[in-house]
Amino acid sequence: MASRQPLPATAYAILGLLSFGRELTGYELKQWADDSLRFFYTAPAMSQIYTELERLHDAGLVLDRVVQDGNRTIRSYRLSARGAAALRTWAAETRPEPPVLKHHLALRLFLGHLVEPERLVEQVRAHRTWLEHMLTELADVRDDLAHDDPDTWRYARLVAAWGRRYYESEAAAMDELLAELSLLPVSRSLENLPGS
Amino acid sequence: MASRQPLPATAYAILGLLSFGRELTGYELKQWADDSLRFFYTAPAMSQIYTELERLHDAGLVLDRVVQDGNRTIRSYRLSARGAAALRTWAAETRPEPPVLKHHLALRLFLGHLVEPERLVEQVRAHRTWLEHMLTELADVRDDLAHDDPDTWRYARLVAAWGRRYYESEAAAMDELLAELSLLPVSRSLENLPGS
DNA sequence: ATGGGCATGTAACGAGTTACATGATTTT
DNA sequence: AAAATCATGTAACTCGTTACATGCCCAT
Repeated sequence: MASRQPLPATAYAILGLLSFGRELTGYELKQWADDSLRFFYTAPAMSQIYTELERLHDAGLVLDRVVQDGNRTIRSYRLSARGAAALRTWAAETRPEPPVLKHHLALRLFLGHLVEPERLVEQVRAHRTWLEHMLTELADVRDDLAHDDPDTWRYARLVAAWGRRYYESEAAAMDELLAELSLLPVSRSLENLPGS
Repeated sequence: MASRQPLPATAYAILGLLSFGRELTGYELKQWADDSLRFFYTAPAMSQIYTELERLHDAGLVLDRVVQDGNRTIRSYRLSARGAAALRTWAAETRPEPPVLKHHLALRLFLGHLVEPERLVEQVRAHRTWLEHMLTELADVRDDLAHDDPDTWRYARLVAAWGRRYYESEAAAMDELLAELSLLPVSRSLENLPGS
């Protein structure tokens, strides 16, 4: 029990996963986060999930059930009534913050004058490959969602569709970038830095 | 002097800004970060810029110059030869990490069953408005870049072009999302949560 | 019997934030 | 005279990570 203070976004993400109605262990939550949140939100580390679950439990927003499975202890969590209320209030009444983007490749591009153009091209291509990888994994998710209850996973499917567009657009942007980079005249700015 | 250990990405971002050759104060770096990094990388807080500058100075990667301007002290920083070398090594030899995305709106969409559809639509629309705002600000940046030395800002212009596509694609995705949301049958899942 | 997956947790740490505190200079 | 901008910095804190530590269960 206690503290109505605003929780970290990750706490709401975990409550959100629990709002699908299943009773889950920390381990299972981590797996699910890796299969869903990962694509549009960072999947929290295992240890943070446990930390967050404890906090949520202390606040009375989740209920736990301790199962003595032979010799080891397994704790499963489910949403409490208060947790569901807090979650709904959060979802309805707080406005989503703007997305947080740390685009390391864009930073490299911004600082393109630091490397030979071929290096940059390599890095853009590597990023492109990564995007393709994400797209195939997303496709797997979409396949799974197609098999399951259409009502429950309605919004998950919308996010998956959004994600597909998102990553595809990024991949197309990388292709355009590669075209633009190939047109760039040889830079002389490498020599303008201190120490050369 | 000291420590060849890997610096946080933000330190390299600051070194990167200094690699454009100007001598800058912490305050000026913050302003510039807000006008550039902001669009593809989080602009660090003022206090962190000072922290990072001190770290970089201790490591001998930047040189400072203390100007006694009347009564107050102003510290300007410029890249040292070692800093330039460290920066170039980083840019050429370490591969950029995948982008970090925390898309709060996507999380809300994923948890769409928690709110009335109209709420969701409002939030998507608000996000769309924010994207438009970012686009107009980016357009201002592009105008500025068009006036300045084309050689120096070559890569900055590429990033700005990338950013424009990025935010435009997001805006288009929001429009598609709104269309899809309007087709969605009324959900009954609001009633399936604990406590209702 | 060994390796991988299931399962839980702690400790140390680091990046980055907000809030606080101060004061000069410039513009209105 | 007041407000905005320039300018620097500290303190407290929190989110979140990696590394560590443990041990069960199941398949090969």
